[in-house]
Amino acid sequence: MIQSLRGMNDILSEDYERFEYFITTASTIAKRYGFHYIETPLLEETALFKRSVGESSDIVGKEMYQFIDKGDNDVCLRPEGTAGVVRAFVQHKLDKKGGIHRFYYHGAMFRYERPQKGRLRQFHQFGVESFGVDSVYEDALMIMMVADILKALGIGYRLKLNSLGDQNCMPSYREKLIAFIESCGDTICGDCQRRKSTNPIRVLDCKNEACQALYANAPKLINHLCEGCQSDFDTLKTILDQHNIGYEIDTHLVRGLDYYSKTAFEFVSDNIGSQSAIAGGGRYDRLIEFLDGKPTPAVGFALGIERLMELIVMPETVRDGYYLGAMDAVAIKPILLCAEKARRSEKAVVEYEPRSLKAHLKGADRINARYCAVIGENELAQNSIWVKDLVEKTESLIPLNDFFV
RNA sequence: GUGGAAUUAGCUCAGUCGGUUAGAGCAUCAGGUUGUGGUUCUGAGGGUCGUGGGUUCGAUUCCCAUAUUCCACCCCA
Repeated sequence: MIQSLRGMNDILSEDYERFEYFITTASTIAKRYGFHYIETPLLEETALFKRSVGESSDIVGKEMYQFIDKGDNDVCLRPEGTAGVVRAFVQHKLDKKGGIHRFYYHGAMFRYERPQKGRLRQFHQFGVESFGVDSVYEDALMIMMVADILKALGIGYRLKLNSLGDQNCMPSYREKLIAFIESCGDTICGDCQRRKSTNPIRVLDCKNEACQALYANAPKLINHLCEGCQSDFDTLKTILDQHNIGYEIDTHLVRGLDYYSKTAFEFVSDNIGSQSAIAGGGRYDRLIEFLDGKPTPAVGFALGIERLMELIVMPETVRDGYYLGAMDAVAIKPILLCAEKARRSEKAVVEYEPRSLKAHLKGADRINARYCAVIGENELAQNSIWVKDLVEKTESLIPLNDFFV
C-alpha cells in the first residue's frame, strides 16, 4: 500500500468540515476589516526566502524543500506566506503606486521538520499582510483581528507581546546583549553558543533552565527602546487595554523570522501540547526594501490552521435537506426524478438499493437529513411520494406532480 | 537533526510467559410476524496482529531493520 509522505496528511470528512469552517470564518472577518484575498504560488525562487526569512533562521537553514528544477532554477516550496505576498506586492509595483494595500491568504506551507502533534511537513496557514500603514493602530488592528477570529471559533488563548525595536535602537541593543552573552563565558548551553553568532536575541528564548537563570540579568530590549519605539509600544498597550484584549509582556518573545521589527506578538494555547503557538505576527517595515521594493511600512500575522483544528467549537449541526429511497426496485425511477427536482433548491441524497422503511429512516438519520422521502408499494399505487419531517415528526403523502413543482 | 514510547477489526483498546478456531465496546449490515428513525433485543460480516528479514518444529508474541504516529529536545504557525 502506498501511503502519504511523512508529515503530510489528507484532510477528509469531519476534519475538512472544521477546516472549511475555519477558512470561512476567518475570511469573513478579514473581509470585514477591509482585506482582500491574494493567491501566490507554492513554489518560489529559493533566493526569495533566503533574503526575507533570513539565512540564519532554521527555516531557511535546514527546513526548506529545495531543489533544482528541469530548467536549472533553484526553487523551493514556500515555508511561510509573507515572503510570497511581499514579492507579489513589489512585482506588481504596488509599492510605487502608493496607498494602503491589505491582503489575506490561506494555503499550504512546507517545512522539512520532524513531525509531531501540531507540527507537520505540509501544513496550512491563514495570514494577512498590510502594506503602507505606519501607524501602530494597524498593529493593534492585527491583534484585534486575530482575537476576533479566535473568539468567533470559541478558542481560548494567551497573548504575548513584545517590541523588537527598529534600526535606531536594535543594533546598539544587540551589541550590549552580545557583550553580556560573552560575559557568561562557557556556562551557557551549546545551542546558545551557536545562537550567539547567528541570532543573539534568540538566546533569551532558550528553554534551558540553567541558561534562563543566567539571563535573568540580561539587558532587556524593552528597556533600551528608542523614543519612537517606546511611544508606539505604549500606544499599542493602551489600545489593547481600551478594547479589553488581555496580554502579557514577554521580553523573551522573539519571532523566528529575521524580518520582524518593533511589534511582535504571539497567541498561544495551553491545550494543544508543546507546539502551543497558534498565531504569530508583527511589524516588518524593512522587508519590502530587502526585496528591492520602495521602503514601505508593513504588518502581518499568520495562524496555524492544524493547531487550531481540535480547539474549534463547531456550531450545532442542523438537519438539512432530503434523503430519498425506494422500498421496491421499480420505485427507483420516480425516486430519481424526485431527487432531481428537489436538488434544484435543496440537498438531496438518494439510496439506490431498495430497503425497508426502517432502514431508510436510519439512513436519513445517518446523513442528518431533515426529510426522509420514500416510494413503496402504496405510493406507487397512488402515484405519490411519502415524506416525513424528521424534526417535526409529521408525515404526508404528496402526489408526484406536486413534489417540488 | 537528537533521545524515548507506540503500531492487533472501520474506530478505541484487551490478549498471547512463542503452540493450532486472536477478543471486547462502538460502528456497519440483517432480523424481531409482513411499512416508522435518532434511545431496545438477537444475530452476522469484518483481522496475512504496520512492513521486510532472522531465530525456531512452530512467531501476532523473541531479535534486527524499516515505515508511520506520539512524547521530550530543537524549532515554529
